[in-house]
Amino acid sequence: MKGSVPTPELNRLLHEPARLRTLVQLAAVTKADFTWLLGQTGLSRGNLSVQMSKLADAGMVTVEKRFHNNRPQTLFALTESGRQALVEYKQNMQLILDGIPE
Amino acid sequence: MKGSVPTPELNRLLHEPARLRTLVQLAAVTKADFTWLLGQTGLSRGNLSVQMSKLADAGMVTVEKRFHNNRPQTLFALTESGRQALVEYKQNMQLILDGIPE
DNA sequence: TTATCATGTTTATATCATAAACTTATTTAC
DNA sequence: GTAAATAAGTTTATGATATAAACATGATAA
Repeated sequence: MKGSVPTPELNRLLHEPARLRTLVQLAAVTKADFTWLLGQTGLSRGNLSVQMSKLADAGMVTVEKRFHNNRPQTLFALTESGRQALVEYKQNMQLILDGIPE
Repeated sequence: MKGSVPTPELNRLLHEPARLRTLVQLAAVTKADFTWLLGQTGLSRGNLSVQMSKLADAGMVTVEKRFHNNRPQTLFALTESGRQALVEYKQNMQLILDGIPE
C-alpha cells in the first residue's frame, strides 16, 4: 500500500471558485443581496447571475425578489442541503489537502 | 467588517480535480510512471496524457521517457516550483475552507 | 422628455475537460 | 512467418461550462 493517497470525489457544482466563494460568503450570514455578493466576490453581474441561478436550480440557495427603496433587490440564502453539501465538500477537500506535505 | 470572509485566488491549473489528484500523488513519491498514475487516479489514458502535458508545459512536472522491458515508459516527477505551487494552493484553499462552519 | 443610473438577465464566445479514435512497437497464437 | 492481440501513449473531436458583452426594465435626474 505504499504511496496510497486518498482521492475522494469533489462536487463540481461547489468546486468552481466563483460558486465556492459565494457559498462561503452565504455560509457566514443569514441572507445576502445580489449587490453585496457582487462586492464580496468581485464577480461581474452576468457571472454572478448565472452562478446563482445554477445554485438555485440545484437547491443550494433560496432566492427572494422584492423591492427596496423602489429598486429591485434579490436576496439569497443558503439552504440546509446547501449547507450540508458545503460541509461535505470541505471534508473531502480537507482529505486531499492532507495528502500534501507541509 | 461584519461577514468578511477571505477569498484568495486559486491556481486554476492545480484546482482542476484530475490534475490536483495526480499532483498529490506525485507529491507523495519521488517518481511515478504513467501506468501507475493511471491506476491511482482512475483517469483514462487520454485524459491523463493531456493533463500531464499541461502540467509539464507549466513546469510543474518533469517528463522522462525511456524503455523498460522493451516497452516505452514515461516517468513523471514534481518539480520544485510544482511543489511550491501545490503548497501555495493548499494554503489558499485552507483559508477558504476555514470560512466554512463545522 | 431625454438621458443616466440601478439591478439584474440573456446570449454569445472562448476555454477546457474528457473520451474516442489513432499510432507505433511488441509479443503471442496459429 | 504472418495475423491477432497487447502495451503505452498521443491526437482529435465534442460537449460542457465559465465568463463577459449585450440587452431589458424601471426609476431618478437634468
